[in-house]
Amino acid sequence: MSATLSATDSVTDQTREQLQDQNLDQRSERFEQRTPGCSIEAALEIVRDRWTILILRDSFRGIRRFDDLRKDLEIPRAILADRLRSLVEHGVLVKRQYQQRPERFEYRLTPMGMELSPILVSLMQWGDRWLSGDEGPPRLLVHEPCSTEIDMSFYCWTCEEAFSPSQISSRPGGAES
Amino acid sequence: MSATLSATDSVTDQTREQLQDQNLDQRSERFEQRTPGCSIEAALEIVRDRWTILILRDSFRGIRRFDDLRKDLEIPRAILADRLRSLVEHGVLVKRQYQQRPERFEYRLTPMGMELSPILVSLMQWGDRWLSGDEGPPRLLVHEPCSTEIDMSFYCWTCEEAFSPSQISSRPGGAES
DNA sequence: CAAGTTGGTTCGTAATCTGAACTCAGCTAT
DNA sequence: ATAGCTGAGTTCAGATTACGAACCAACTTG
Repeated sequence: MSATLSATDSVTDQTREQLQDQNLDQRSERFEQRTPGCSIEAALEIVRDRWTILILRDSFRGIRRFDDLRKDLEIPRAILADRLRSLVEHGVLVKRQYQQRPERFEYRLTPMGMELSPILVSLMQWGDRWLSGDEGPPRLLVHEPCSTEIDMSFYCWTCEEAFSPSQISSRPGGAES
Repeated sequence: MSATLSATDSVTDQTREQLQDQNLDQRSERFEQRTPGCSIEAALEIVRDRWTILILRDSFRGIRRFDDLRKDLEIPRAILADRLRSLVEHGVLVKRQYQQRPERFEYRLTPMGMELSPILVSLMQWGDRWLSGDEGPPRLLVHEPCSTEIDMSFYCWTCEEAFSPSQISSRPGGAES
């Protein structure tokens, strides 16, 4: 209730299975052949633009219906419809009927969608740090059970220390479990 | 050398001071008045689109020159020029002359820019997990000194445990140190 | 002095976005 | 029963952006 980036219970196990299949299909249709081997590029194909990200932000906030999204974001209807379609096709959201007779639908995050949260959180924290005025960040995120503030800096479990982005390096990865 | 998301030494202390001022100016000019109180929206004003993010990815990889960026991304010149201008204006990159007579410039990440890395890393890890084929992620990121793989899941220092996005909640924040 | 490199700008066209109006199904109050 | 409302879209014309190709400028190299 008090949550802005809230719990948003996800999706049933039935739909979860459907999603797995769906994802596999799309991988072969849209990616496998033309992904240039960069996961950032692949992710950007789905997280397309500003509107898409704002829709996802609202989804995390618990806004689920077409008209609520439209009002909150002041997004043109056509674009909202298009982005929702795209997110559903990619398996990030599911379209669910929440009442029949007037048929009405809502859009919910799938597990795949829920896992986009680190992207939103790091966008928010960067904005907090570098763009918020002198009164500090507009909202802060906490671990619900204990109210500890979340920070997304890098931590190494081997060295047991936080480290800066300059200590990141990369290696090819191809075969794994 | 082996690094893709590499060390990329940032910027001198002189320029660092200039940047601080620069940022303050822009905050008052462009944001303070019209930021709708959401740091995600504010961040998206700078991290505008696909191209911007790909330019940043390449910057982390150590690609610094106009033509190298253009060749690597296959981005139209006009757009590259525009995005670089915008990133410099916002203080994410600095334009530095690396030789005079032919005047030549390079674009480097500022500290503000370096701190965008969690966004890129979480985009990459989401792509790795949900979009990479059966041979697994194309590349993986490690903590350079010890080669431990990086993962960006949430961890609570009070509860001493990792937790899922569903346990995130938010509180208003306004006055702080 | 011709060609090449780097870092752009300037076009005309193509694709996208946008806001306003329209649809359609069912509900609600008179 | 009919006028009006709600939710979830679609359609369409005009404004913005994106794109690719050509051009420019300042030097360097052959």
